[in-house]
Amino acid sequence: MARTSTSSALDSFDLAILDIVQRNNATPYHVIGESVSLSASAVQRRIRRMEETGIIQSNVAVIDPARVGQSITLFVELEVISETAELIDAAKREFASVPEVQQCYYVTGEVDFVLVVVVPTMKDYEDLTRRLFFGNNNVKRFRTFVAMDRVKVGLAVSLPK
Amino acid sequence: MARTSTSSALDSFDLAILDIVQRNNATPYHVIGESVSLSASAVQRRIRRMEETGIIQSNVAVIDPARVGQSITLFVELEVISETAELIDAAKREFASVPEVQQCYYVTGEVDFVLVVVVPTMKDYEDLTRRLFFGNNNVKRFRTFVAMDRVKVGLAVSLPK
DNA sequence: AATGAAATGAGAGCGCG
DNA sequence: CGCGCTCTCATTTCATT
Repeated sequence: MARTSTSSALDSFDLAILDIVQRNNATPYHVIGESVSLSASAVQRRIRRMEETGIIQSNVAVIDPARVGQSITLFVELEVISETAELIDAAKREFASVPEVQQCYYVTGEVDFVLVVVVPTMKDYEDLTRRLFFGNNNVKRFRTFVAMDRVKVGLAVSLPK
Repeated sequence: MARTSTSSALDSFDLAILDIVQRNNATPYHVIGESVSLSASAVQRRIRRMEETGIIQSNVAVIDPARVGQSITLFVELEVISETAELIDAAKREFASVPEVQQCYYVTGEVDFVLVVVVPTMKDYEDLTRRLFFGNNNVKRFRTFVAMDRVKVGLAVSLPK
């Protein structure tokens, strides 16, 4: 696919649009248009462009995990033994491929990875640790925190005005 | 509006639908219908019901923070001094109210809170720590990890079959 | 009671000025 | 970028199991 040569810089209209759709992407274009003082077509074009260029990564429904029996959220910090590029990439791919792993970040500091995991029961988490951590001989150590309260959960970003 | 007395239990159709919309909620109903062997009308009704009952919490666009100038993602673990209910609730409310705090979990274990923070620059983070942590005399200690790679980011839940 | 099929209406998608 | 058209898709209605 051809990548445009434009720097895909966002103007204040784009930011205003993002601010709306990151909270509710079912908002009709003409309503967004009123809000940002633009026509519905313009809004549509901008959104499409931002989807194509990857600024908007996806459009998803947010599900309440507790209501589908997936009530346990866990935080895992883990250290690896060897940090060669190949092993790190392998770890990234492995973690990313596991559905229970909702989020995975590669970080600097005392640990190497931070994961957010959601499972139905502790037994499932136990099984997961066995497969993912004990079964991986590049994992030095990991530490788990159990979420008692998901105080704030979202991917919304605070946008510059 | 009359609330049904049903416990709003999800059947396998609902779960199959959720599995699709939590990845892409722009999928046309008739396409979902083909996938789960249901008509578009049935799909539409089920989704509406799940939205009304809160199983689907929201419909959002996922934005790449790096592309909107919020290029730094950070993890913060923090311990509080006093864990009285009032102080914990106050902390929850404070963290949740900050736009830069994307996620906040109250957890068991060696720390009390885990935060995911997204900011434009380290200077902004510095300011945030000053306001939020140093300015809060119930914060005992906090530890920060800087994300070098957002390997996987999502809120999708692994659904039971 | 919930479903599928067909009719209606709103909104997205494009080409035009 | 805004205006208008066309057409897809969401929504409602209704007969059916």
